[in-house]
Amino acid sequence: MKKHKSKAVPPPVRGKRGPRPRNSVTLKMVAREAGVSASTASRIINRTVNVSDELRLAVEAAIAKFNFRPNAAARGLALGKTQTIGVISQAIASPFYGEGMRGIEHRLQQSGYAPLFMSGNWQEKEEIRCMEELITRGVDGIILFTSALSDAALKAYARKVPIVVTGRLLKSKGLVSMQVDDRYGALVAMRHLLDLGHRRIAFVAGFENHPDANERLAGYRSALESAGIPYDPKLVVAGDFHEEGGMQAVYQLMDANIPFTAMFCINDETAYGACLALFRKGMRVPDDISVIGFDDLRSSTYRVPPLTSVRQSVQQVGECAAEAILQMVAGRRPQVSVPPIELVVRESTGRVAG
Amino acid sequence: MKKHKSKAVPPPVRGKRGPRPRNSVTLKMVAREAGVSASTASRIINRTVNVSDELRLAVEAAIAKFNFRPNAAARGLALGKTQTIGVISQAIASPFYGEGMRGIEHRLQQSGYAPLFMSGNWQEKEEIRCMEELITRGVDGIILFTSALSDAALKAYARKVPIVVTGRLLKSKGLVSMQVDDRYGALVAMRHLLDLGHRRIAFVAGFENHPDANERLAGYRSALESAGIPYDPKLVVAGDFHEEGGMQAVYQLMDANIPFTAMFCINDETAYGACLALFRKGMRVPDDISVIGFDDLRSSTYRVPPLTSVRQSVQQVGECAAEAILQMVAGRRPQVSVPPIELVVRESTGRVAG
DNA sequence: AGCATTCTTGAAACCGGTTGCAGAAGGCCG
DNA sequence: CGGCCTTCTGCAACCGGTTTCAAGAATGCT
Repeated sequence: MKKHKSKAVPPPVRGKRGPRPRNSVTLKMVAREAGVSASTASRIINRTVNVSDELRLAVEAAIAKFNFRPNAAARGLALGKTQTIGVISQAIASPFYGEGMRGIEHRLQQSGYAPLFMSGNWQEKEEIRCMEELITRGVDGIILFTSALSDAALKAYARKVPIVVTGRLLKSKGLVSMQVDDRYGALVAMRHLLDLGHRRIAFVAGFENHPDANERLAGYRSALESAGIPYDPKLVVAGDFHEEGGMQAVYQLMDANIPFTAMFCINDETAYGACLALFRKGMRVPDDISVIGFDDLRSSTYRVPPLTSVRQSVQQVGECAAEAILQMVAGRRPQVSVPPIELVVRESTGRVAG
Repeated sequence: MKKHKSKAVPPPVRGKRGPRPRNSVTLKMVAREAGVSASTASRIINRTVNVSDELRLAVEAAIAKFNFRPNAAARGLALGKTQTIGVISQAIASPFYGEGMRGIEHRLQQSGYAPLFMSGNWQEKEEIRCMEELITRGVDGIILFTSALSDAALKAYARKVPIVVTGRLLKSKGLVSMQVDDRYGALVAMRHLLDLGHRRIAFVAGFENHPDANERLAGYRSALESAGIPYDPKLVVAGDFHEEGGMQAVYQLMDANIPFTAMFCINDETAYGACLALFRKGMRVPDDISVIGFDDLRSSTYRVPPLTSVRQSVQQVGECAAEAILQMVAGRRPQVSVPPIELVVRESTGRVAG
């Protein structure tokens, strides 16, 4: 198996290229089958220019015959884009983020872009790893469905790739943010409880200094103020955005003998935990204590009793975020909109016990 | 800077290449900065061969200086692999699939492979679309976390890319399947209810002919048989694997005045729905009716009352699936293992009312 | 009919990496 | 001190598409 040799320009030596297992059908094969060049085939596939019907049909037949699908890596390399949107949420198994991802997936489906989901698990370091990974993979845009990164870090990344971030307000080149009106949502929740006659309303917050939590606390306070009820810091206890935090909050309040007739929980998961702890303490919801959540997760419909909640449609937030990033990668300035906030009254809230 | 010239082949015309916005730093730039060729830089990055410390340090410095990250598309094209595992589940927002994906994500994290999640929504057509998309994108392997595809279709795909599928038993080249022992799980659940003295036990099934559902039904029947209790088909009602189905099942049973003291639900979500419907009918769980689920979703811990369930650790199934696909892409034959089945007794089941 | 213009089409450059091959450099031995 | 072996390193082929450029064909116009 001897190869000849040339002086100035050695001719292409088509040696076997190592153990590279290629089996897929390539554009070139399709083109040969259809009797055209690869360029023409490419143009037909992408409708880049007009081509005679005859050739078009020949190529389409060849594509069908071989069941040809262009290699995404090659296309991505040539085009400099991957038709992929990176999506970083905090936990893939969480019902909250699940609904958001579902919204993103749904909106992206019809667009030819595919989502690439990763989870930051509320750790700044992990989130950075995700960002680097996504950028390496050449995603065309990134949605941060809530983020643990600093504003400055976000702005820096936004210079490399279009970014949409939810859960904060931040304006910068190549970056769009979407914030739901947490304060107003909290106001709506509180108004509902106040209308039912509650005066001693506990608030189960999130981690301290979490922006969402602060806004909702502000709404809590302003609602009390409007109703002429003095703010009692003893009624505000920290949580962790999860069931565990809701449970601890109830234990803490009851063990300290702080009286209350209703609880406003920072999110539905916290409310679930609160309900369970109340159950353990022998309190009935809503007869003894009313409980209201925030987010209106799908599962809240099926709690026993079904949970009253402030609805912000996480799924719709996801859809809006996807819509925005699509606008951005298309080079347009996106119209950001957020879904409306509404109160969903179910059976975990009732008139204060007379 | 004169280049040599050849006759037949016209010299490369380095024309401006249209409006292609490239901004990223390339291997070539790094190599030039470090004073080596691109090949050497590549070899250093991939540790393909030994290189003198001097050059290694120079290249590493250049990489750090430019914050260089190799372009994944180019690498994927050259290597013919993408370091990506496609994962198809049925619904990204479902707690069941969420836990599975979490397991997969967790196992893959430490391996250098990234998961690419897509959802089939229980539609064969959508699942095919996902498969095609994943293959186009050149994923190195695919995990089907349950699948609506036929065995034959699966085998066909397995010839193009390594596949791991959960929820069925199927052996073929390039394909590994993982099935949990549904029948045994059902047996465990039933034994628990029987031990508590229940004799009239309803079974809320899934869709008809769903393999999991059939296996669990078989377990249900065999448990009854061992206990010497005749099988009463009126106690078996169809569900849909969701809350809605659980609710309808309860209504159907009670409207038909079929007496029962316990319910075995095909999965936890169904059990949630059943609990709610029982609540609506004024029945208490577990005082009047005991309810047991299957899967032990995380949220079952926080139901009111906390749900007794058969645990198969969906997350661990995900981890095992990920482990298996990693073995396969590495060219090894995987050792498939599935997590053990165990009964988690909580508060939704109790002694039959005397 | 003759010339300008527009359409089609293919050859080859290019995207940014990896890698076979071979030449250069250094080490060891007789 | 020359020959043979290793070890490093660079050139250029390649992965599979897209796109520029230019040539050839077809059409339009006077």
